[in-house]
Amino acid sequence: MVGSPCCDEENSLKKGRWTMDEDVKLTDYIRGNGHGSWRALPKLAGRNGCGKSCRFRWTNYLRPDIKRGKFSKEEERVIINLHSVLGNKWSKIATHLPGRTDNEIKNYWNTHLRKKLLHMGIDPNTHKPRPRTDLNHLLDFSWLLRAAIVGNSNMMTSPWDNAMSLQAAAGAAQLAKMQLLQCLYMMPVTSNQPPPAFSSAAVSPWTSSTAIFDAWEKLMDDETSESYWKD
DNA sequence: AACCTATGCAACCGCGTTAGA
DNA sequence: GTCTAACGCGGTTGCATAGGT
Repeated sequence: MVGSPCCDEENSLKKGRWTMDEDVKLTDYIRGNGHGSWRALPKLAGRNGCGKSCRFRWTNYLRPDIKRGKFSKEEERVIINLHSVLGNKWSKIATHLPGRTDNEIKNYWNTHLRKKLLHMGIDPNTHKPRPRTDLNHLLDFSWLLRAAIVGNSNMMTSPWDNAMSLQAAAGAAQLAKMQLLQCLYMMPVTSNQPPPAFSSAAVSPWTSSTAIFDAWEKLMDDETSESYWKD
């Protein structure tokens, strides 16, 4: 199948960010006339650009029912849950989140949620615990070990040593919690019991990346959590 | 203050699907 | 049934900006 030729034949194709003026023109036109044919729309709406671009701008930013702003915890949970069931079907996922567009969800997933799951030790593609092949946890442990040694020794004389041992204790507790969560998470996954069937409407209880996400959110629901993600 | 790097988000591109001639 | 134009989706790119050096 040949890809859409769209309006590439036009050398004067307008690309790049939309200006306020162009947004107003496009919005006014669609409100007054409907979009009709997207291909014909650019000239009619006053932007000498691609119909695809107009459609994209309208469906993702100008539509009146678009909800802008930060995703709520509940929305995050829904996205993770649906992603574990549907995969990268962003438009399908978007139908469960009124006011959110597939593009917005996709971007949010790639920039925030993926990282969160990786930090939790969950593979964002399979939603299963991933084997830790990276060395970060070893670095974590070596740092904690060193700090713990300092903390337990009688040589802890400086305020720095004291602060470090306190941080180490907090870090060790956090790591222990993570490991506990991962163990709990892995138990049903690694058992011989087959996962129960589930309908697409009712999200599976076996999509437990959301369960661990919930537990994680509870644990990390303090001011340190925000900085933790930004390493 | 200037430069570099990382991050987030808006936008584009290519391909599959659909509808209609 | 076939062909083609148009639409819609998902992956990717590129720009703006914040933060770090």
